[in-house]
Amino acid sequence: MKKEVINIYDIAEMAKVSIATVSRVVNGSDKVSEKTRKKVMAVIEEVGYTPNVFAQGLGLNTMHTIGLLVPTISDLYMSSAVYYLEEKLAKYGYDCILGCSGFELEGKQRQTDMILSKHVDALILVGSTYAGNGERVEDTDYIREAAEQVPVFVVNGNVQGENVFVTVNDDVKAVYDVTVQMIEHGHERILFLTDSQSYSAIKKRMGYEKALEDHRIPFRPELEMHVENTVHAVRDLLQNCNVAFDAVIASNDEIAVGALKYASKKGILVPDEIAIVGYNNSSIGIACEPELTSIDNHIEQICHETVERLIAVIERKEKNLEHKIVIPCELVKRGTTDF
Amino acid sequence: MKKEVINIYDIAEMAKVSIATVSRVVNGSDKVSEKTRKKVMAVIEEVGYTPNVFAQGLGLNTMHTIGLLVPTISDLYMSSAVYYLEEKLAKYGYDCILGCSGFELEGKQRQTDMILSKHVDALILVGSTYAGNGERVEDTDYIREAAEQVPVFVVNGNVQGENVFVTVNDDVKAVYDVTVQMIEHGHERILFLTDSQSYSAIKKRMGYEKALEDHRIPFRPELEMHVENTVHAVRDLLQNCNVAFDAVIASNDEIAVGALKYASKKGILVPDEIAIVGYNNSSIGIACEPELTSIDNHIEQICHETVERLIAVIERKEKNLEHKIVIPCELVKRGTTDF
DNA sequence: CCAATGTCTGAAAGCGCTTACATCAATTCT
DNA sequence: AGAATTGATGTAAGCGCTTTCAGACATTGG
Repeated sequence: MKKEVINIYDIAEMAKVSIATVSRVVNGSDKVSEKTRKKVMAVIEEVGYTPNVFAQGLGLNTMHTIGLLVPTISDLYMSSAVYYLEEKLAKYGYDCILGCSGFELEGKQRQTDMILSKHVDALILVGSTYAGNGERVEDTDYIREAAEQVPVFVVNGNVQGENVFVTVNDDVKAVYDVTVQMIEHGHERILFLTDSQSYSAIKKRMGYEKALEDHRIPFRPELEMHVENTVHAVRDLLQNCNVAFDAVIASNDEIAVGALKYASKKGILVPDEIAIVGYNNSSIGIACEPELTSIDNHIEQICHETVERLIAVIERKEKNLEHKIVIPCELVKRGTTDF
Repeated sequence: MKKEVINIYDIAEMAKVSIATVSRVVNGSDKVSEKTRKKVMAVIEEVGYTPNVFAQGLGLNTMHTIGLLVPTISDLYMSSAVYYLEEKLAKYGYDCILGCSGFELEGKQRQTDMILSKHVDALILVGSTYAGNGERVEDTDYIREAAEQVPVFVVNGNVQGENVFVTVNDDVKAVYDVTVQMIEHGHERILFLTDSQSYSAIKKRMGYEKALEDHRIPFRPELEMHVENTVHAVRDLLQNCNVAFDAVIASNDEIAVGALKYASKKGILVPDEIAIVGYNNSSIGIACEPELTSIDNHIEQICHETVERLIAVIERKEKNLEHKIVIPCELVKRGTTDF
């Protein structure tokens, strides 16, 4: 609770220069002679001066801070995304203001405003924008509005607009490929489980349906199920729903484990009788037995790409970079598949 | 990228009052007549004015923001702590600046400085301060230094100091109790697995050793193992180390699942031949088979307590509140124990 | 040797807000 | 009724920094 804050005037006085010069030194302006720069720096180091961010902000209208908006941070996918984003931003000297918005539009808008009011240099939105192909369509205007103030970077979401840049997985292809593999290994009744109408989920479904179509497997609507995102909910649902299937593709690993639990409870052999593939390759897939085959979405790479582009935009003012980048997924084979 | 920012002067002009009055209205000062308040509010609503946080900050030296410092956010315990803290702080209108410091002292100090330079209203540190009982002792001076500037709230860490407030679990008791239960159910060779010398880990060990002592079970050093914090590492270690045991207490669920994997690979029956208890009651405990008995540390309650105290200190300026609060744990019985 | 050019540095005007202090009108008290 | 009190509002001085502009000085060319 000390008060004796040391400011730019103190430094100026001690270094026998004007505050303008101190400011120039601090900001690395090139119009300072090496001699005075050294002198000022010495004083700064000695007394441990840090410029007041508010005063800086008042002038520059920025604080070297990035807004990070996620629907929740309590699931494995989101928490690792935040982990990697934070880590990579920190390397460039940026702090994160974190906001958990929930999955509803209203919360997202509110949190976006809150974060924008903090004058962040950019906004990163992770996931959860709903797709628009006849199903639930989410209003993304608030994102474009935000983009009028700062560049917006979207991870695995479906938004277009000036000043908004997205990085997404190639979910269609990932699921297409694995579905094809299942079909080629003789699976015909492939259960497809998703927990939401998120952009990713819809892309996954497209891959699934396309693969069936390309292999002339009739599409059965009862095999495309919408489930709650917990292990037990999935297990119980499958137990009560009475559909026959010989393979499962899940939109995340929790759901896949739910299917696995169902199988083991019913005494169904995995992968011999049922093959199961999860998504995200998260740590939960290691806990079960057999261990889960899962599609790795390379979240670290996505975060890396996102941050690199962010830096390119806000520091190097690069114009004309791709508005959308696609990162491939990779099937990590473990014990729940026989291929 | 608009420029036309609207400020307090615009509002004052439109409402035909002085900027002081606008400021008073915005800050809810009581020295404004109801009539002018209404008038000013109307204008503010109409044009959607938000005060510039930097200018506010310059005057008040605060930005309604809390610094949240965690060693990592990529494990289940930390991410749920951050989740709950963020949620509860948001309810009071506070934003979070997130920093992941890593487990090393240097990173913690650096991140602490970075966050403090943002003039947060308070700092919350989660876990990871090392205990000081002959083992590794972590320097916590940087925390006390930080506490000279803002109140510091520590979750499950071991720090004392003026202006620092800690909320911890009763880990000693939790492990003591479960160890006693194991002993009473005939287990004698209880393996105790920890991943670190964290404050919590050391408290857990104390509970374990005390229970043995109270029941005159000889303490065997080979049963107290230090392991890497991944499922496979634990499984492999147990496979190679050749100690006999009939129960396991792990300092988190990942480790416990590792032990479970070991057992199932060896064909050892759980819980009949080996009882296993994890810690944190995290979602991974649901994925395995049988499902994991785990000690729930009531992380949400801890976060709640922490935020309540934080608000009490920074808003109500409450003095003389307890510097340390202890939250009890609870054993959640599932399939890996026979009691 | 003087003008022209270039290099550094300092003075001062904000940036948008809070707040102590001054002011003025409306009450209340004696 | 006049003095004293209270309440509502305005005035203006910062808060600590950036940055424009102009001035001081050194360097160069004719």
